[in-house]
Amino acid sequence: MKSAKQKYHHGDLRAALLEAALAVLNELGPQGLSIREVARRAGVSHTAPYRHFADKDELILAVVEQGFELMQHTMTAEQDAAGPDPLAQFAASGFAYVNFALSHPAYYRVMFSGDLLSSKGHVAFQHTSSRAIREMVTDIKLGQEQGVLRPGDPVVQALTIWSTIHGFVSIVNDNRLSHLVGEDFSLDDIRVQVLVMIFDGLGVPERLEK
Amino acid sequence: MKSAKQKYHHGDLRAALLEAALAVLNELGPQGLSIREVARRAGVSHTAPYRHFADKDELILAVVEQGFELMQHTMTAEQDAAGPDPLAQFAASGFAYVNFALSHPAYYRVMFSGDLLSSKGHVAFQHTSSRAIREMVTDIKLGQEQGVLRPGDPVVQALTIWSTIHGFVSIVNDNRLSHLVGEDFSLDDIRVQVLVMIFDGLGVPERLEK
DNA sequence: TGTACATCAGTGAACGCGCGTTCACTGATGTAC
DNA sequence: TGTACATCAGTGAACGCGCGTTCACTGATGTAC
Repeated sequence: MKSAKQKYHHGDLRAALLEAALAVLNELGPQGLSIREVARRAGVSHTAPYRHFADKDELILAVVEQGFELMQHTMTAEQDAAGPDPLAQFAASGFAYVNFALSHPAYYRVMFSGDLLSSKGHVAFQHTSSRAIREMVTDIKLGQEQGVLRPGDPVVQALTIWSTIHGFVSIVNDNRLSHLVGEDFSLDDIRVQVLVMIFDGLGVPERLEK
Repeated sequence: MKSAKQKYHHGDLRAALLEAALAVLNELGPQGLSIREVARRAGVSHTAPYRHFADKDELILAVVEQGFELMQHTMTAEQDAAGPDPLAQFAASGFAYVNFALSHPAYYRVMFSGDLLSSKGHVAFQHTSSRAIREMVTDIKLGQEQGVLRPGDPVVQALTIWSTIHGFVSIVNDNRLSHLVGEDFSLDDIRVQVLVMIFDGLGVPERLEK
């Protein structure tokens, strides 16, 4: 943890604060994300963060930005590891999206809902997340151009796919799944089946087994 | 407003508080929902609500309960008004769901995410929302039994449909739609198209025009 | 290499804020006679 | 119908809390000579 990266007093407090923020989100949820709590976790005084972030909005925006970077990084990695088949790449990327969201529920929520931010911060938030989301939707459009999806308005198709995936992870993260399937379910099974359903519904050949 | 319902000092403060809570949610969002703010809107002192709710959790739970009642009421009404065709009823109910969510974004969010509640309150929340959600999913299962949906695991189908609808309204309510379709879109058009997409994907005959 | 100095990351006291909740109260209403 | 009383919905002062943010500071580090 306290590796060779230490350069000054603390070392790299900015990175440490973002790491602490992630821990806070995982343990306390979005409501628990405060400058004072993050500073506490990082082991510094509650005013230290102001050396690195002008205000709370800036801290949250940095968290969001880092979240999208991490998410896109893992999606790209999985996509590259999936081999040359465009459909397999598409599926791998989708799985990575779902896995990320299910692994970091509060992180995902802050990234996509932009709660917590003041109205001033919301402007910057729209900018940051807009770019990231459009990049992800590019994947879907790519799949459409390659002819793996049934014909139809590509925007509507992309929106439908994204809606289903986003809705699915939101339902799971809000503990709503048990209302539908009882307690003794396998999240892995359900996840695969829902993704297969999406692909089927869009007219993709039933090649997705994995 | 201040109709014949007035019975005592205020009349029906409990109902007035729930009404005020709805207004707060619409104007300030979930973060702005506090006992003090609700009391302010209702024109009473900030301790008056404690005559009707033991604590903040109870107030929120009452809001959630009222929200589900209102939602189910409108869904049932639209369903009944749709005539005898089961598919038309199914579609009408789905449209009502979407319309409710888009009309009351913060209301919908509190109902389905259960933010704001303490961990103690979450237990009661799961119970309240679980019943309501299962009733709504019954509609989907009904559609399946009537053979309007393609064969397949009904739970997975229900989950896919609900995921898509829930994801769609969440994306719209979080102002994420403009990232995909630009600013000059018709929400009505998009909404219809996405719902049609769901029905198409599930193998329902293309009878849905409305 | 050693010393003097400048820089600036992090400190800790202090501020005002809105919050949830308590508690003794008061005064409008319902009820018994 | 009129009066005395009990009830209890709503009041307002008070509490402790964690928060975001400011400000003068301090002391570890980097640098110039």
